[in-house]
Amino acid sequence: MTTRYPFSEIETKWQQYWEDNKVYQTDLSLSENKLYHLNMFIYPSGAKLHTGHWYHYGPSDSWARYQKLKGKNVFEPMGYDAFGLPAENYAIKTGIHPYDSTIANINEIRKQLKRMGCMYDWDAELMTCEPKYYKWNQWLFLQLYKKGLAYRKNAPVNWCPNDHTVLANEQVLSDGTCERCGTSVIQKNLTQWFFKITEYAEQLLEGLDKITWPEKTKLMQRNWIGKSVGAEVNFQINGHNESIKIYTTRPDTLFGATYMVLSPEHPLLDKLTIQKFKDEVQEYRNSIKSLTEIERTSTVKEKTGVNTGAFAINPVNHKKIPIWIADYVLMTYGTGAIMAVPGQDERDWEFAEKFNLPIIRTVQPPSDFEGKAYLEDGPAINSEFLNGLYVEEAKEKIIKWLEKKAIGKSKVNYHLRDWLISRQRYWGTPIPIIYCEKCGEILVDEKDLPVELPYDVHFKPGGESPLINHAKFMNVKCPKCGMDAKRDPDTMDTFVDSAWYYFRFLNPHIDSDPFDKKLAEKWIPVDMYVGGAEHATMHLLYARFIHKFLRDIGYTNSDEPFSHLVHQGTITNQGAKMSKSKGNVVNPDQFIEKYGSDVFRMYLMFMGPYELGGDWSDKGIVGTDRFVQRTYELFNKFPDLLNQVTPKDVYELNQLNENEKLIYKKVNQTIKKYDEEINHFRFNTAIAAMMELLNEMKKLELCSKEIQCYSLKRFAILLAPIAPHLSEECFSILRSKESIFQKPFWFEPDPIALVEDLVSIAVQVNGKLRGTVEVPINSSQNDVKDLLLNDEKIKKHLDEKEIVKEIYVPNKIYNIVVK
RNA sequence: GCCGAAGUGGCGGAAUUGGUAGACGCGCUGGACUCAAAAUCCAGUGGGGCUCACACCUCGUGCCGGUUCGAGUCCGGCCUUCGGUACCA
Repeated sequence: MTTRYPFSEIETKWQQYWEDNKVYQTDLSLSENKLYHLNMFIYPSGAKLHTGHWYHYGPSDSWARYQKLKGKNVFEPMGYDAFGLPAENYAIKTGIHPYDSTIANINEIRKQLKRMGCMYDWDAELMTCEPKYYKWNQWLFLQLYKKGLAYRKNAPVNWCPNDHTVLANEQVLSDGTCERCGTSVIQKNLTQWFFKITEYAEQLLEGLDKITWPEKTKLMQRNWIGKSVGAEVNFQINGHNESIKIYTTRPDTLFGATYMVLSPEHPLLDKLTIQKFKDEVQEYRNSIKSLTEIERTSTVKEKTGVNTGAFAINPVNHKKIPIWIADYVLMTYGTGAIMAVPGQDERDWEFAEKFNLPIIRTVQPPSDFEGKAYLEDGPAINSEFLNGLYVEEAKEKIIKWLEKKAIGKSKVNYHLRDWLISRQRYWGTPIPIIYCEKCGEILVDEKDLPVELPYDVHFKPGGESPLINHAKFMNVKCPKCGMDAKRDPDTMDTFVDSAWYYFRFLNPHIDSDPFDKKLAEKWIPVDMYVGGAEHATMHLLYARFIHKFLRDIGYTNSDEPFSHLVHQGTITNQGAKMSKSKGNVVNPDQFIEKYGSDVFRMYLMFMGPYELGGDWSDKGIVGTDRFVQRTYELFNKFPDLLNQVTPKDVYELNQLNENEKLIYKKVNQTIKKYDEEINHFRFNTAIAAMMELLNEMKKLELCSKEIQCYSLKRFAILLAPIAPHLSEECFSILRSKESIFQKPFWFEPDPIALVEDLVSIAVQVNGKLRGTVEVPINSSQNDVKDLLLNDEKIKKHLDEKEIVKEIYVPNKIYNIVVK
């Protein structure tokens, strides 16, 4: 018998061949057929590659290889998202410098990646912790600053007491914990750097219509941006010259506004609170302070609030309405003040009920309506000139009225907040700002970039950025006046690094620009981007924002960074997400050693739909191993064929014997099926089709050499994307002189072979299957009927019954309805 | 609470626009090979009934109902699981 497939030797051999011959080096000057295939790069957080990484990168590479075979000039780079907290926390614990541990990890990961056998262009490798990379983060910061899109402000921010740093809103989970470490986040007032992503809110929303992304992801971004259309209305305060501006999406309900609520942080509060209410107001404000944002905004919490004693004037009917404060009104959205319309708003209804405030309905609910606040459409009531109008018409009319009287105007709001980018940590990009007592906040000059991150710092548990205590780094001369000044001790969020890295891959060594603009013109946008769904509202939103900004300053001609996006599913272990801290990480190395990289890759692809992921189990891996063994055996039975025969591209079916015909058809059917499946990332069904073909190949010994060669050539090519090493070996067993990927090619199926001449038609009586009949394809109804009436099994169900109706779907089904 | 996705054999999972449910693989059962085992190969494998057997009957895609000649697929109402979100006026 043949020996087992010596995967270790063969995989090493081909990896060496690919590297020696630079098979996967992309010629970026040829952009005609370009396909930029990008995977979200690796975050080398201390752990090595685990099964989840494999699940992401392996199948994704198979898709890229398939595209290469189909004639695309594929660029598939890989790099390292090398800055970040884990390396620094590791340093605090062990004393090993983040730079050293990160480089060591990267070296290990690179080895593992090479063993996977992906077609990465290693000349394009990059890591974000190198000065030649992060220099351009600083450059980006300067450009944003110059356009007024990077600014510093004092604001309540999310602070993680464990990581000792602030977090962007997106990095706080819905249960109020830190996205990275799971600690409960608290609120602090701090002065921090922000990027003005809100400036692009509308464009970020509109751009979603132009890209082919999972609908789910686009919906998450839409919700995160959270556009709402409404109006701002000014309410005069009784007895003051001041007025309060409120925001509402329901200006049509103005006549139902029976009180007003301000955020406890509202700036006018001190001024308008009536003396005898002041103590209570102050007490309430103090009680709010100790609450976290999460506690304050919990929907299960009962409404609280206090009266200010002041009154506002409802501008439509000049009624005096009381002004309250309540923590459910947030200073950070809209104007920090609302008109309360309990008749049409559940929260306001709840509040009004609790504090005995008046309720007026201004939309007529249907007669059978039993709820409290009515939010649906209906005719306006109790609203004078709006009465009878439905919501949309009423809105239009009242806004016109408000604008004419200069009391209000239509207004659009977004939930999206500006991106908080400063971090009180060491292992990141230094912020290129100098503070001078005389000149204030000064930008580092572009020619002085990069502001290098010093190596010799001390890591102490307990918090402050190590940079603060690094005198040599901190103390500089002001670039403007030359006086003593200090650097900004903070570093940037690592999402800044990943917001533009796809540009840099095109030439990671360029020194004159952040990236090669000429190449970017041809190669950007990324054609296919593959990565985890957890980045839906963070990385994927930031990258789109930075892309649009780069476009606006003339650095790219495209609107969106990633035209197609696919999310691989998550591989869990016993239901839990794999993580080093949980200790449930499945190490792929043991499987590579036992079965080889092709088997492991194929198994991951065969497990189920790529977008779904699933719980890890190695139970089925022997199945793909058997497939690989049998394939290797098969090719070894027919060595040297390419030297012996030259098969034709197409064969006439009637010149083939029965076995040849069956094989020929199956080969071509498989090409078609496989092509469709893999093109849509349906690797599991593509592999199933290959397995079916392999089963059929048993008949190969009964075929001519030409058909043998014809079939095996095609089999090897189909194998190439999903088991690249095995495929190369199989092709060389046939005595091919070159690597498949050196001169990529693909076979189109012979359309004649795809047509079946006989079809089996399901015969139903009253919708129940009672038999099948074999007929030539496209048989007429009468022919089929003649046949089935001669079928004993079927006839039995028709005896002594009256046929009421017959349905015939050609080549599929014949249903007879009887009484 | 709201938004989104998904529930199919012992297991992972297949099923164009409604048209033969369970492809492919794992596991299991039986057989071949072997001194024996492993590996490999061949055959069978949704549940229940009936039969010596072939056949046949019947029930089956989370639950209840509907549309249809025909529903895993469409519609209405639930249940469960998983993601996202959290009083955004």
